[in-house]
Amino acid sequence: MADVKIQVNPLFLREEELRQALELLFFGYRDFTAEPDRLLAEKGFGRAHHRVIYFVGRHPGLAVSHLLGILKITKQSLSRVLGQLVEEGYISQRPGERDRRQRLLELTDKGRDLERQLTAAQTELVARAYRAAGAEAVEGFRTVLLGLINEKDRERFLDPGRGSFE
Amino acid sequence: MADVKIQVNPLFLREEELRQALELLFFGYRDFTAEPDRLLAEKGFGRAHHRVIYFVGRHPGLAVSHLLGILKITKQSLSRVLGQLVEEGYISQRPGERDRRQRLLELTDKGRDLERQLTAAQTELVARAYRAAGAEAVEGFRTVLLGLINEKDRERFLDPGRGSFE
DNA sequence: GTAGAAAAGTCAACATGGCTGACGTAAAAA
DNA sequence: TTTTTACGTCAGCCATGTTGACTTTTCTAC
Repeated sequence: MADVKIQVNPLFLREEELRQALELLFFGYRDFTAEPDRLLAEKGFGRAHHRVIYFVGRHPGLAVSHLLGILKITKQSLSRVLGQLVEEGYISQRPGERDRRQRLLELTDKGRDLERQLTAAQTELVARAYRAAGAEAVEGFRTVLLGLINEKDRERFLDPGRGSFE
Repeated sequence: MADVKIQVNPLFLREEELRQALELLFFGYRDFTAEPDRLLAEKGFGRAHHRVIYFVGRHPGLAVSHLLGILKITKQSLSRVLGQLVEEGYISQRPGERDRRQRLLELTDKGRDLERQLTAAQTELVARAYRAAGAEAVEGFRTVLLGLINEKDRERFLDPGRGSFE
């Protein structure tokens, strides 16, 4: 009976709370990508290049099909961006040993440089937010975000042992 | 002295932890927008239309310049999208009372319908993640995301009383 | 009351980065 | 040997961002 008071208009609160989450994600993501976007624009690149550079840096020797799986875009879309990065010497390709049809991707020194710049801009922002929020909040942040991710990709975070993308 | 042990390779852990955050944000945001994107595509709209519909729904009577401030895009970009939404009867315009130069924006019934569909898709995803994570994690999620947002916009979340965008 | 600033809109041109569809080549797998 | 797979390419379309220039209406300050 005493509980009833606490439940005053729970639908409104829930709705507000959830809408706030949508906005936090919108504004948060917008600002999260703002600084890399500026750095990339200087080099004539866009956000698509960033994603490629990031994941190739994170998984050296990544095959093209794996990268397509991560990004969930078409190979034609990827090829435009990847082609530029290879041409301009940010990414190198070599045939796979076990499967020579594959072109395994790696960052060159130049690519690694750019990757570090871009990642630094974002990690610094996140590090500030993490420090300000505290360890417990960080855990909560990770838990909730993980819950937004589709199950298949989620596994890679829960089981970081096998970092592969099929 | 005893602290030293705890600090074994703190740089590596920090780097990994921060990179994980970048990826959580990337995958989380990607999946967060996936369902609305599909709904919108059916109507020939895109994510830009979603943002306009969302913020007009959230702030009925919003002026165009305020919307531009929220979205941080040019008025030419907005005008294309907004023009379609007005033309197709999702959004209505009326002159401001105090300032008749303004065109205050509001959702029509049709617009409200679509807004509800889109928001429902996202709030359901977030609600699932919130339920699975628990109240404490939700607080942490909000705190960290808030920390990613630039100070000016952040105020609007901390002080929800005045929901205006100058 | 007039000058200037502000709110909104418009036209034009361009870039990025998604998409589909069709087709080609080399290598692996059946 | 046939079929499938990994990768690439050409061509064209669409959505959504940009800059720059210009107009109209209305408000504000002097």
